[in-house]
Amino acid sequence: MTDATQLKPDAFKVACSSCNLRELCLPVGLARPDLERLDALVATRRSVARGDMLFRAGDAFQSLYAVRTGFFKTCVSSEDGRDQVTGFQMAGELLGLDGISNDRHSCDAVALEDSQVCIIPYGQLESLSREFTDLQHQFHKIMSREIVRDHGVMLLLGSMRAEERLAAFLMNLTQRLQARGFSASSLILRMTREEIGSYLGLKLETVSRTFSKFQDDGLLEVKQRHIRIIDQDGLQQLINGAHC
Amino acid sequence: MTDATQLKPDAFKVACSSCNLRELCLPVGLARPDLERLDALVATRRSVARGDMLFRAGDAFQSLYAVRTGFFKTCVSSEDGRDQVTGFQMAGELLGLDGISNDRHSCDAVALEDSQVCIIPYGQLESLSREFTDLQHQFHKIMSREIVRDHGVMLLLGSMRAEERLAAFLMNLTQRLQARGFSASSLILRMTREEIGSYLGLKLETVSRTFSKFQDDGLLEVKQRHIRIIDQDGLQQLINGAHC
DNA sequence: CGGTTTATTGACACTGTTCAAGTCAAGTGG
DNA sequence: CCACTTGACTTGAACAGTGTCAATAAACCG
Repeated sequence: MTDATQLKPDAFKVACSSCNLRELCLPVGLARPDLERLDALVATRRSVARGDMLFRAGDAFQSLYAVRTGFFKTCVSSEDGRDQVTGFQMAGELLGLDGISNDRHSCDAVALEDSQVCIIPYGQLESLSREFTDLQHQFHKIMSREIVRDHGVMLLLGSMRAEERLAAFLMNLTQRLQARGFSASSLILRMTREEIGSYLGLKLETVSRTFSKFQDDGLLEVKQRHIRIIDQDGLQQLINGAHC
Repeated sequence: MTDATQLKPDAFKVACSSCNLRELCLPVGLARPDLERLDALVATRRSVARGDMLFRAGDAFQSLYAVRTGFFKTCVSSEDGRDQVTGFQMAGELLGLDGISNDRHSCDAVALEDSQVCIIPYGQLESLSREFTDLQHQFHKIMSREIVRDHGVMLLLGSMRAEERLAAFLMNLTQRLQARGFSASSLILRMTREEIGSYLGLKLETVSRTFSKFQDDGLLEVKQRHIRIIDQDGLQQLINGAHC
């Protein structure tokens, strides 16, 4: 099993302190001196081509990764080959937190388009967060936020119907895209129907049918992976108990 | 909204260093000096009567809690009143990690039997983990483990059928009970069929029926909340793709 | 005890899955 | 440039698994 961390790290350096994602990423809220120390830590980027894996379940854990550009999915699989997409990650979001528990990654991270990540060596992050309270606290918040997010997905998987799931998924995506300066009403899906279905606990046919239904109901315009949201309130109502 | 943390903390002190749960709880793997500093941090216990809440969504976050005796559930709920049990916690397990992200708890923690928890003031835990590498690392592992656990639940909710879910649930419970010195084959459920159902994304009737089916198939003996596992391998096979 | 909660079971409805066929978009190679 | 291939998507019809509703039984608690 190859250690993905070592593969072709890009030579050039990057600085958190001048990164346009710093308000969405690990450095949120850090003051100047902390930020400059972080620059030293997050020294290299790595490119991951569409379809390639950043890491896979079983790989030794050494680093966290911050998505700089592109789009990822993470998936876990059980022994009998079932697998489940556990999340989609976009710019500014962290990958690899699962690896801390066992010193091995427990899921695969796959690039859904050509992407770049910043490599955050975990040991160094621990050291630095012993020095800087704010960094420590921020890191803990990010882990906690991931737990809270996961609980939200459990709620979705455990108690929502297909339409509600897809509506919640779309609202979540657009909200995150909007925070990154993209349109609130128009988006291009980076993942297939099957990947959406896996994330939402549905079959790809059900995802496809539900997209079609949303289109018929005048909520969306769907052209393959191009989605235009026509009735945002309508979608929101779907999530909030407008059952039937 | 009351701050649950302040309610009736028990007067007597406890010491992690002499706690019989220390190999399952936050102190795992800590050396003597660290352990003694932890004693100072985890100064008080609190009793929570069956049915009472340790904290609820929206409460200010100040402390983590380690279950000392008893049994808890955590649940999140959406605006429209749907709710989802996100986990069951037994002795040695930590509660409250969700609160770090926002300085507010995002779920309710309810005692399913009369319980005691150790109060771990979060600010002090952060301070101490800046001093002690091992404590810091252990804490990160616990958070990461929670993330990995949540991913496992997503897999269950997203891709397993009722029987598989219940089998997986029972195997997980017995494994954790066994690690605490209880029988591997006989257990008493602390939660209702409805709570199990909420956790597993099933209705209580389906849980009940599935228990009955397991009994008919000779896998279990079920008498209300008393479960005796007759065919552990059979249950395991159910989880690992013995579909149909 | 007696009322309340919890659990079991049956009949039936419904949501989502399965299987299969067909469409669409984007290559690929002759 | 067109025929062909391939992967992703859509749609229909039959079906299976759960959910819903309701009636009953058993256990629990004050």
